[in-house]
Amino acid sequence: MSLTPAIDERRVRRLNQIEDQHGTVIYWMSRDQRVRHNWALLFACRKANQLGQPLEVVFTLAPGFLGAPMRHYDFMFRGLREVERDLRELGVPMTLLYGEPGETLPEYAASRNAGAVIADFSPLKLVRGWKQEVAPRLSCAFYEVDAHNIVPCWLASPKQEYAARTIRPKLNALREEFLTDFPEPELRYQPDKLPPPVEWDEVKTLLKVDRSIKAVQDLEPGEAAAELRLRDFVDGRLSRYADERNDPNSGAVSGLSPYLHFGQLSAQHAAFEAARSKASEANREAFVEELFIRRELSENYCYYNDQYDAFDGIPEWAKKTLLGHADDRRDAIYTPEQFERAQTHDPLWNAAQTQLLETGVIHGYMRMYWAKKILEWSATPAAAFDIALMLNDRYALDGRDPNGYVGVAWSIGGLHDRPWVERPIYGTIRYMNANGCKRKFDVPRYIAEMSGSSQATLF
DNA sequence: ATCGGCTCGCGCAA
DNA sequence: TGCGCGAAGCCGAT
Repeated sequence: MSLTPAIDERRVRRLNQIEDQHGTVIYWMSRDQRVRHNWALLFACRKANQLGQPLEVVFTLAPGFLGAPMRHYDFMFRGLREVERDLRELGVPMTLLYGEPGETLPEYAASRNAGAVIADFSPLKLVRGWKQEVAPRLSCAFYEVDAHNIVPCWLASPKQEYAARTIRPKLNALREEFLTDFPEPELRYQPDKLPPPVEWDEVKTLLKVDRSIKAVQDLEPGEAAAELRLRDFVDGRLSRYADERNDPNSGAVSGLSPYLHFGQLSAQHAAFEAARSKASEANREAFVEELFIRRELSENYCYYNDQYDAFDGIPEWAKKTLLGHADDRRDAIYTPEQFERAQTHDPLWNAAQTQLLETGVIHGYMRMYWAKKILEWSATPAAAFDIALMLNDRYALDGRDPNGYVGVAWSIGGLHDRPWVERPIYGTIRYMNANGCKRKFDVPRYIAEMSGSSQATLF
C-alpha cells in the first residue's frame, strides 16, 4: 500500500503572530464539513498531539449567511449531525456557537484557554472578514489550512488568472505533489468528558432565513452519502463522462457539487479516486479537469477579485461590449419574479428553472444556457448578472460558492472565455441558443421530465 | 458529419 | 514585437 502522506506545510499559514499556548486545540470548522479527507482537521489533530492537548471542533453559525434559505441549512445541518457523531467516536467534542463569529469565536477560545485555533480556507469576502475580526482578538496562535483545494489557493498563483489555459500549467506542475491520498485522523489525548450533543433542531428555529424554499427530497446529505455517490459515479458513470456530460438527459455527470460545496466531500479525495479508477484516460482526465483545474480557477477568481459577485468584476473587453449593446432591443424583458417562477415564453428555459426550483440542482450545461438567456431577456447586463446570481444563490444547493459566481460571470460576463462573433445584446460574449441544445440532446424529453418532477411535488 | 471563421489578449519566443 | 491559441458555440459551406 502507498505511504500515508504527511501534511504539506505549504497548505498552512499563520493568521497572527502569536505562538502556540498551553491549552486545548480548536478546529474552527466552517467550509470543510467532514471528518475524513480534511487537511484542516488533520493539522489540528497533529497540533493537539504535539502540544499534548485534546482537540475540539467549533462550528460558528451566523444568524444569516449571504441570504441562504432553509433549504441550505437543512442540507447542512443533516451533514453536521453526522460530523458531530463521527467526531464523538474519535473523542472530539463539537460545539455550536450562535452569533457573529468575530465575537463568539474569540470569546469561546478565551473561555477554553485555547492553545491554538485552526481555521479552514474560503476565498469569500464574508468569511475573510470574520477571520480579520477574529485574528486580533485571539490570545493564542491562529492558523489557516486550505482543506478545500487540491493545490492551496495562495500557492497555485499569486494573481488573478486570465483563463483556464493560464492556470492549468501552474496547477499541473504541483499536481503530483498535492493530489495524494489522506491519512486517518488520530488523537493521543482525549478530554475528560464530552459535552451534551448539539440541539440542532432548536438552533434551526433561531435562524433569520427564508423558510419558504422547501428542502430537497431526493438528495441525501452528509459525508457517508457523498462517499456512496462518489463510488457510484467513479465505478459507473465516469466511463461515459467525456462524451455525455453535456447531455442533461444522460445522467453522466457526478451530481457531487452540493457535497463539494458544503465540504461533505473532499475534491482532492474525489479527484484521487477518479484518477486511479478503471475508466479510460479521456474520461478520468475530463473529470479531473473539472474538479481540479476549473474548480480551482474559480477559487482563484474570488480570492483575487473582490468584485467576484458583481457585474463590475468581469473583464474590461466584456464590460465594454455588453454596455455597447445595453440599449439593443430585447424580444422579451422579464422581472426577477417571472424568471423565478419559470414564467418565460421558452419551455426549455422554464424546464431548467423548474429543475433548479424543485431539486436544488441544475445540470452544468443547462446552467450556461439558463444564465445566457437571463442576459438576453433582462433590461441591462448588470441586472441580468444580479438576477442570475440571486436565483442561483437562493435555489441551488451549491449557491454562494466560487463555482456559482464564476459560472454566472462566465455565462453573462465572458470571464475566462474569449470573444466570439458580435451579435445583438451579447456583443462578443459567447452566444448559446436552443438550436445548439437540439443538436446535442433530446430537448422534448428534458422538458417533459422537468415538468413531471414539478407536478409530482404539487401533490 | 466536419470545418473554418468569428474576436481579444495573454504569455512565450525571438 | 509577433504569433499561437484558447471554459463548454454558432453558422454557413462543403
